[in-house]
Amino acid sequence: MMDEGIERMLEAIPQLPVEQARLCRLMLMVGGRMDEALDEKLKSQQLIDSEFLTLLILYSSPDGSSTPGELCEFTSQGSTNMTRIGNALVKRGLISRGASAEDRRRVVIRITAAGRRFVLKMLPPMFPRVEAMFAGFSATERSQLSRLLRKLAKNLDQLDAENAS
Amino acid sequence: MMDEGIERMLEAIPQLPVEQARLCRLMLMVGGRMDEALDEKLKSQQLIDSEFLTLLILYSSPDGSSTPGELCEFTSQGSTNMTRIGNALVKRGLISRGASAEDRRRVVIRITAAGRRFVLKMLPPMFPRVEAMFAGFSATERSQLSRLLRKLAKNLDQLDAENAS
DNA sequence: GGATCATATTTCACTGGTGAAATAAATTGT
DNA sequence: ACAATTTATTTCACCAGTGAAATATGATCC
Repeated sequence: MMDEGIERMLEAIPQLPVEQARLCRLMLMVGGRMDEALDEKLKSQQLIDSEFLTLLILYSSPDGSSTPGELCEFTSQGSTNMTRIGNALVKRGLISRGASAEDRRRVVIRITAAGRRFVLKMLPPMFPRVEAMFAGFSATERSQLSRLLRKLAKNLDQLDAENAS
Repeated sequence: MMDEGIERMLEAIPQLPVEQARLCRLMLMVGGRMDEALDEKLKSQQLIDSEFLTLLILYSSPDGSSTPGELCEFTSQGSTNMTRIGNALVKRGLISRGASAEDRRRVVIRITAAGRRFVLKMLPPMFPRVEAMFAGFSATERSQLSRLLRKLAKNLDQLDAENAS
């Protein structure tokens, strides 16, 4: 629908690697829209994605607990924000926070029973949408897409690594 | 690297359409990282993505001009934000703003020569990165990815349309 | 010519997130 | 036992973007 724009760019800038540029745009577009869709779903439950992600990580952690520091790593959030997320989730009774017994500098964050119930209630309504997204995709296509995305992710990792060094 | 988390979710919630959920996560992850990478590049030029996008649209418009209203549509930004973007780009001399001759309610925004030079200076440094992203992709793989992403985009369109109606 | 509609801007309060710096409290190293 | 380090929180100022409401101005309809 707005593919035309990029075509005109190509005329103006012949060095541009066309197909790759188009793929970038596609990835950014599709990724952005999925992100929006997720945000919207979460908004209806008064949650934001970083909070939900934190909750999911706790849910899927073996013992349902973690520490702010760990959660910062997993969610790639800053510690300032993690504290805020903790506050929000505690206020809603979805997690509990307390001092660790072994190392009392640490705060141990644990998902509550209500938190688990909440996750189990949240997820199923998301599935139909997820399935509709990939409607018409054969198993082969799904695994192709998965493979290509992983390949792309790997290249991005490499680029980041080079950048860092 | 953090695929384990989702595996544990699957044990807890057997109805979950595994492959699709994984694809979602992949898309969100890869899309997010590309977005970050773009933001970073732009940040080094003191630009934000909505400003850059606006500039690109102007660049690739046949006569290099548009109106705030149109740009709102194309960039899916609100009018408030579009005004702000205009202010920023005018201040940097990349666009000009003036009243339209035909309809004087309209403001006509036009990319300046400096704006065009800026775009032409900005884009080339992005190409190597773009090419590195798709390193190791054969032409077949690129067109496969493109096809699958378009298919996905189409499904998303349909979902949005159903939602709206 | 006056009501209505369209376009753009301004103001304002808000959201989600960032990043630095200061502080508090506990652990570790020696 | 004291310094250095680790962990978490608080405070603060900021950024990009949202959305509503009010305003200004010009166009259109009849």
